[in-house]
Amino acid sequence: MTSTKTTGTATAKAASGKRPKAAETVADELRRQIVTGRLKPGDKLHPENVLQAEFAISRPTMREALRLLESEGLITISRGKHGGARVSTIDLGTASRQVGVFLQIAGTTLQDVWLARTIIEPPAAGLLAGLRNPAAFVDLEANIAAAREASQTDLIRYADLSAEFSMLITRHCGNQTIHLLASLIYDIIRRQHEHVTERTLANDSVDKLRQENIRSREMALELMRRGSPAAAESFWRAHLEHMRDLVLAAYHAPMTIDVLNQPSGKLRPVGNVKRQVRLNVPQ
Amino acid sequence: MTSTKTTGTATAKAASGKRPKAAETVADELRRQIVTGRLKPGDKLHPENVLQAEFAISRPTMREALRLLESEGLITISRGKHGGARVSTIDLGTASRQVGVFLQIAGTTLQDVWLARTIIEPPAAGLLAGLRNPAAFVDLEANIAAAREASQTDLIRYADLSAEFSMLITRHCGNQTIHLLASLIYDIIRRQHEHVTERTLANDSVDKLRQENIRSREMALELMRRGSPAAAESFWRAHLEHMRDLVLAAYHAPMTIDVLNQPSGKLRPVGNVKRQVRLNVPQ
DNA sequence: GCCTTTTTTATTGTATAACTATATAGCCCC
DNA sequence: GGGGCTATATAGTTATACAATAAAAAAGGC
Repeated sequence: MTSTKTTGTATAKAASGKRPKAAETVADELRRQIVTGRLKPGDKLHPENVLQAEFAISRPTMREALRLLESEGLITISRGKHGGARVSTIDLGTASRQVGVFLQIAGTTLQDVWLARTIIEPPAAGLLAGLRNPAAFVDLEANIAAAREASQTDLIRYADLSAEFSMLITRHCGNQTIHLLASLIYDIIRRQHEHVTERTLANDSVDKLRQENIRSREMALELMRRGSPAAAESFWRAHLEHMRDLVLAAYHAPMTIDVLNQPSGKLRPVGNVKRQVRLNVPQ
Repeated sequence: MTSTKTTGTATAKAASGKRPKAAETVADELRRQIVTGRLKPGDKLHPENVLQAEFAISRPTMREALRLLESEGLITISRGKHGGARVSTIDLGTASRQVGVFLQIAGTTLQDVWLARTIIEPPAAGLLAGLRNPAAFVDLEANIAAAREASQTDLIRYADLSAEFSMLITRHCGNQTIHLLASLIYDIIRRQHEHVTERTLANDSVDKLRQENIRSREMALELMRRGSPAAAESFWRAHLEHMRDLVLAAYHAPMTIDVLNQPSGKLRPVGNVKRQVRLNVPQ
């Protein structure tokens, strides 16, 4: 591909006086091609040796560049005969981890993050109510139905659906930025609550709470259907604040978030994480 | 479907069945030490050759790990006799760039980002009004005074101060998460407007607008001082929406953001960027 | 002929060793 | 004591070799 070494798109650090490193320059160029759509998800990049030649750099340096893009979630690399680097579909896992790292360094508490959630999500419900988008209401209704079903049969699935409801709201609210920010926050909260929800899942006394939650979602949906932004927003805010207080009551002291040292085992994904960000790629 | 996310301290990819790569494993370990405070900002890491030996890996692999941490903004590397890797002070430039990349891939428009800003920032003003934090009011007042001064002498500085006012609000609102999200958004907006503001700066007809803006900030500060969260919030929302409409009027068609192809030269920082995130590092 | 196993092969992962560039420190000369 | 040279520690880059992996292709057994 283009071996044009545009230094103009250099990284922040590179721009601020430092001599840009070869690996970063190359990563910048490839990133530009991905972001501008010149390389699309699924596209296979050339093998390392070809890329080396195109950019006229050595293999270790080329590999540093690829590792950077891989860590940003822009490409995935696999070994074997038909392996290599492919442009991956969008997934904000890496972005949320990065934001989480910042919050953790700043000593942010779980309370803090939850408060942010109760600030961001309700306006999204209001926006959605103003849109009157039938497709969104269908999705939300289906989610509620599935959640009611799962609340009696599969509590893990119920928890997933419960989480998905919020993401559906922000996803359909018509504002991608809000959706992304809400997803970042929710991702962090989810990682903290993982073990807690696992415990409370078995507790029968919370069944009443589940039914109450389902009713709240129905009510929220009803308000949005009716096209009452203000009502939908304030109702959803009240609901989230209620939930927040219940959840946070489990912790005696302020709990600083920890995005790295997670409970052993793999993290159960919430719904289809990749669908959390709607792609409006303008090609 | 299930894009299994981070497990333990391993990176996303490493967790999802793939064999973790040595460089990522090492980067994870160092990242953990930084995030948990075992390594503090300013601390010097061992030279590459020592780190190699400690982690028992080869130099190219060690360098991949360091490059990852460098790209995340966690360390800075310098050459020369007393060079090496140092833990850098917190700076969300890299996080905001990463988020920007996602938004750009999703084809997000500048309008979209501005709408998000008008949703997030006003509640912060409301929170601040409820806090009655004298120190915050002092900062805000000083900012307004400086801005009034600069509006007659140094328009570049005026623009910086104007931006800083918003960041001061979110920074003092008592919620670090909101502050971080607002900073991310503002960073993206700033990069888009860079050239536009440069143009309009010279235009004398906008001087009236500047004075009007200063009065709005005074009014907002007054409402916050008075301890009227609702009034402060709605006033600041109205102000931001007004600003947004004025700014967006400059573009005829929806403008998709572009975080990579920046106008040539270095990006002028807004205020002291590093101070945008208040550090409450425990201990 | 079809299924299983082995071999081949393209590709990434890691290691070793050398050489280059750069910034600091210290010395020397004046 | 100050300015310039040199030494040195450090990262930046290259070249090359070999190991690990996964898929395809070939071989073998029934």
